[in-house]
Amino acid sequence: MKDVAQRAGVSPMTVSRVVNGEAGVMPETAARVHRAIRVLGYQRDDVARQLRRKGQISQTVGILVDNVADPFMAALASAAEDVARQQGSVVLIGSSRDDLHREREVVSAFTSRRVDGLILIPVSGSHRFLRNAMATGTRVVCADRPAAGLRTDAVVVDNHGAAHGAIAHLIAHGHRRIAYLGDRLDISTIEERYAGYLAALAGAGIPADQAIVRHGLRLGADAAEAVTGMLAHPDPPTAVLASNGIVGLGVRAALPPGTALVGFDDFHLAAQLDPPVTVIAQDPVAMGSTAAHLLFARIHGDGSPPRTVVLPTRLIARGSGEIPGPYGRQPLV
Amino acid sequence: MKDVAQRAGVSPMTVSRVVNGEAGVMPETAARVHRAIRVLGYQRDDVARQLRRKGQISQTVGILVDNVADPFMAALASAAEDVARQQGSVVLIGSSRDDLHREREVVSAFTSRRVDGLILIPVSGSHRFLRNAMATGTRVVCADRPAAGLRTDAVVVDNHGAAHGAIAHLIAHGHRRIAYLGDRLDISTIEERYAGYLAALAGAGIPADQAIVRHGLRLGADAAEAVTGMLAHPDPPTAVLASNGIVGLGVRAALPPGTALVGFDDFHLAAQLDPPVTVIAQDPVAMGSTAAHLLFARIHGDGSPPRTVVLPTRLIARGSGEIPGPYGRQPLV
DNA sequence: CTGAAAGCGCTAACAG
DNA sequence: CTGTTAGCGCTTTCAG
Repeated sequence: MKDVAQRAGVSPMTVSRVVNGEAGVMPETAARVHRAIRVLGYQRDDVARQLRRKGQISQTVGILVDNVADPFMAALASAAEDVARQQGSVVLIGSSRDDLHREREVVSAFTSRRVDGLILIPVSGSHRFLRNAMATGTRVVCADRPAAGLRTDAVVVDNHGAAHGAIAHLIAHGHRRIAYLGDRLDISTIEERYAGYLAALAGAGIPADQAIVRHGLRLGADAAEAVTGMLAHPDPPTAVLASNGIVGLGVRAALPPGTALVGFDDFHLAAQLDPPVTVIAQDPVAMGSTAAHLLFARIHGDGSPPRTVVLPTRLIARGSGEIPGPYGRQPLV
Repeated sequence: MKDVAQRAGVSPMTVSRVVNGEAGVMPETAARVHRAIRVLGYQRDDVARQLRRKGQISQTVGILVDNVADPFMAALASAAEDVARQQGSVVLIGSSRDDLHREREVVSAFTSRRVDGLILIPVSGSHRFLRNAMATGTRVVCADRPAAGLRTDAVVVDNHGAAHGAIAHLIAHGHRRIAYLGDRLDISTIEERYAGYLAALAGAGIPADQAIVRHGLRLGADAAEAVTGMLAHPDPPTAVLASNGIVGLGVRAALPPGTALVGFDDFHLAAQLDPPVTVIAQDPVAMGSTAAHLLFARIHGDGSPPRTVVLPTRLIARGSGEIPGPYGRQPLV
């Protein structure tokens, strides 16, 4: 910058003004500065800039997902990145891999770089450690699920209601023996979905049977094995609810035709399988962009109490969830 | 930091040493400092640190993909992020959306934040503008395709050979009338694939016919429409090569059974469709981690001439590419 | 409209 | 083993 100033015959302060497009520099002076910048290939150093401009925003936000490679998270992150770009900010990204310790490390690496805010898909466990960062001005918005032990904005869906609706849908199509196959119950979204499953059964007067309930499924293969085991039961399920995408795919691969299936999370080609798969779809793009908009509102000074935005889900009936059960069509509960 | 020093009864320099885990501080002094850090909730300011430590690495790298939401790119970025984390670096991510202007903006936002290096999926067009950044120490590694006008490390696949192999495969299964459906020809990987297609036909003495060649397909629907048009031709193709994943999916949706299909890029559920889809698979995880390893080698001082790493592709025969053609089984060309 | 002085929080280099 | 001094590149503040 000093070099540019010298070459343009002005002070560094004038260069600064030109670089940042501030008003009140004579057009001719500005032109001289621009020329010097071009010749010398000067680029503003945002690290030094940030240091001096204390309290101002750094135009950097962090996104912490559990796994960037997961299509849902990738879509969410991409939507958030779009908003950030519109706002002139860049995005630091990290994967927690469902590990609180790792999440904490990444958050710390982000905050020490003075991010203005964080979009967080929180893993399970207490997030008290974020209090410090929030107290010192880092804004936090949670997506997909709220962070335990922390009051923040959050963008979620009604998991309980969505699961309840899916079970009601299966009951209406004549099923009463409905299995639940699920991921780890300590993930709050999964817990809510399971609770919705139980509530819907209870509401219809159908007893829950642990023989056709499985938790902790992480891999498609595990889910396939679990459902195969259930089908060997003397009183096998005629329909299955899968708690999320991975489990749904695993179940589908092992499911004989004639058994109904509704799964959480839509996926590419769901409509092209045989039978086409009925799913409860979320909108990751809406989730990411909503979270980002909330975050930037906070960064720009919104000091209202934390909000929770509940995004809608859609039951997309494609066939697998409409396979008739043994009790015939029922009125919707 | 001054506050911590005061509270621990030491100088800021000692705090710095403790914070950075440098040797040569009395354990007892260090303990006092640690206590003060905990009480005050102090966290190192990496912005100030970076400013002072000029010439040292910032432990920040940038990844620029065309679209984070694309599963191939998401897998690549995720693998690169893993490597970065092992190296103690954080990752800035951005999407170019195939727009050179936007790519340039994002690169500039990254370099002004002093990234140590960049993993780049370059869009088409000249990348001379990166010369400056490279001259001032920013390392650049390209993935998927090289950057025009720039000598950098690159991690690619043999697109020409892979397309050639796919066509040879179709010819060996009795096809001679083979259509090509492709994305924009100005994308270098796509151009290479098309060249491989032409070369394989020429090698087998089959004339290329522009009536069954289409370029510039960006959407699945466009690809579907294009292939439908070709099938209405008086001499319709008996087999199709799709230049990439999107095109392949579009083609598949519109293709009558009996027409063979080989597509670039593997996808989830390819094996579960009917017929299962034969693809030329790349390994995005290997590409991302190889690119990251090359990048960090450069960051750590590797000054050898730029290298291009060619990763293997695999033709995964699942059925759609083995549908027999009218000429019966042929020896492989 | 432009410039001079000071300092953001940290660490390199050098003393003790 | 610990401290002092200086300065990274920029911008805030105040003066012309």
